[in-house]
Amino acid sequence: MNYLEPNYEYITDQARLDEVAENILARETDLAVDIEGDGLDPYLIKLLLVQIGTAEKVYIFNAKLKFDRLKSVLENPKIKKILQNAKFDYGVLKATKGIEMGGNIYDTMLAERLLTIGLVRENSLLALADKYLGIKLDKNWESYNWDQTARTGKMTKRHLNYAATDALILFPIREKQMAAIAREDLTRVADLEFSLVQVVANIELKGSLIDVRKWRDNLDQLKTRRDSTALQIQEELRPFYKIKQVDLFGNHADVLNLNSPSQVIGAFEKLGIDLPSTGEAILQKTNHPVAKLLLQYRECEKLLTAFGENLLAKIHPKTGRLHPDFMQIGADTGRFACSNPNLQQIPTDSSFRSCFVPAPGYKFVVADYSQIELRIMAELSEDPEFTDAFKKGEDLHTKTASQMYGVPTEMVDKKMRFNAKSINFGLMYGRGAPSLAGQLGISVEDSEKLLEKYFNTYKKVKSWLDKVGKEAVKKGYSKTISGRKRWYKELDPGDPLYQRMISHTERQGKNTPIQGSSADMTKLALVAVHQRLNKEKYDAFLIHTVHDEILIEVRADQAEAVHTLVKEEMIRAGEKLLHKVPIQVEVKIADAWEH
DNA sequence: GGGCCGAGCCAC
DNA sequence: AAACGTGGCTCGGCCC
Repeated sequence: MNYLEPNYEYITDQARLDEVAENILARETDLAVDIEGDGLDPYLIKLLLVQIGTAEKVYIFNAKLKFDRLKSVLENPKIKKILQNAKFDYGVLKATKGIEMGGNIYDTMLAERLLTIGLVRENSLLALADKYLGIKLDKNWESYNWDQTARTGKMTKRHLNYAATDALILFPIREKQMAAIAREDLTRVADLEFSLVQVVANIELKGSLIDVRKWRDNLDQLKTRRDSTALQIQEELRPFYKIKQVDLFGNHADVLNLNSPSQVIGAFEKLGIDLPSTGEAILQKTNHPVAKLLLQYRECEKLLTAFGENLLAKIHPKTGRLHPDFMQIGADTGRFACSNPNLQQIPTDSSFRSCFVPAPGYKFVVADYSQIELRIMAELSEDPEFTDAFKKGEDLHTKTASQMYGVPTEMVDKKMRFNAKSINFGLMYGRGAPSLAGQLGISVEDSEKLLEKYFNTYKKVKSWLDKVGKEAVKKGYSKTISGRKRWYKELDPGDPLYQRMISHTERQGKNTPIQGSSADMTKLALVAVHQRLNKEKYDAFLIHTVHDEILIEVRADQAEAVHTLVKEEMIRAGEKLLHKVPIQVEVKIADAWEH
């Protein structure tokens, strides 16, 4: 097959479209699907072409035609659709043509990500064509001038060729990927990711509503606080700066840029203080009013820049909502990542989160897994003490403290519990004694003693962590409960940083099965919840997920029913992965994003 | 004036 | 600053 000179038919005639659609529908064979448009935004794009390829021939449909017949082809769950980055095509087809590509999607991009996580991030069609077929695609998108094509409707042979090739090469790429997926035992997790595509696409399409006035009120308060703090700092420092800058209007210009670490170091030098860095930890220990003020300034400034007008600017002109980009396999552990804007890093402070609201007449159902990563660590390590605590529904941190300090649970005070909690969480990151000592404000020796006592109680936690850490280095990969893999690059023993890099891989090896299995679980739940909401025809939409949390916007009168449904499905998903430790899910009906 | 990188900091 | 896993955003500062 010559993929660069593909066999295609360009269809601009309605009768021919209907005829071809009927034929494909009758054959029920696998199809490659791709689209061309003049942009990337499903709500703004002008759809130009839809390519549907059988293994031998590509049909290119002009998007001006009526797609009713194609809709039944693309929505038929018996027909497998092969796409590169299916989320995009799904979103555009739904927004422009009302077509919801049913289940049975194969995504070459996600497949490639599963096969190479940790090694490379080359998932573009250009890279895949080169890797699997040795073909150099012409991906100079701009040179095709699709904008102009959209305006004039003039489709050149070069355009059609490009469009056909993109669809046709998906077949052989999938074939080679499938062999690797079977070889690496990734079938289960691949099926999960493929069934998740339409869920993620719908989350993005629906978007999140934000109360703009409330958001701005919050910003105004922060601005006031920031400005007065900045003024205080500048006044404190003024005596130490010889040159006072005054502008034409008589305003005193700032003597230093508070956002510049190097300038801040310089300012503290004038105060007779040498800072090793201007990070939070150092400033907290620095005994000078300017240090405290600077921390306060930083807090305001961070919130104002990262979560200020910039975020509001991303509200969509057509929908009036935020439509962030959810990267389905964003993190190497399998977790989602999110951007433009990243709604996974909105401050937990209710002054921010409460600005995310359901539309009038709707409610939120907010659900999250309780202590899921610790439960996973208990399950995987099979530690009897740890597992037992969850089975009995005990407060794990209090229990840990009681055992570490050798006192009955009633005698555990806040500090003891905090220390135990720090260890419980820290271990999942491969945390060591020096780091723990830093956080708890104790000596490294005392910190070592605490860890020793901890591991004396939870012996299997320690042996499991050590085991998976070492295995990551030895085998070159980690695995989650559902079989997801994360590979590690081979390290060079001659590298002066070799030991450090080994330690890093060990820590990743400890964390990845935990974090990755948690991602598996939330993804299973997302698929199950989405399918039930659809099947049972609720007026309800998944709109967000933050690692162990799920948000649904639901018509108010259905909130109770969806509350029950979500809890059921999240627990069911959890029980598919954990068998020795119970799952606990917190679900709430609310008028804003809160727990 | 754009690209890149590190510092710093928000989330889980 | 580094002692702890996974990300993204903004800034200063440097380069071309």
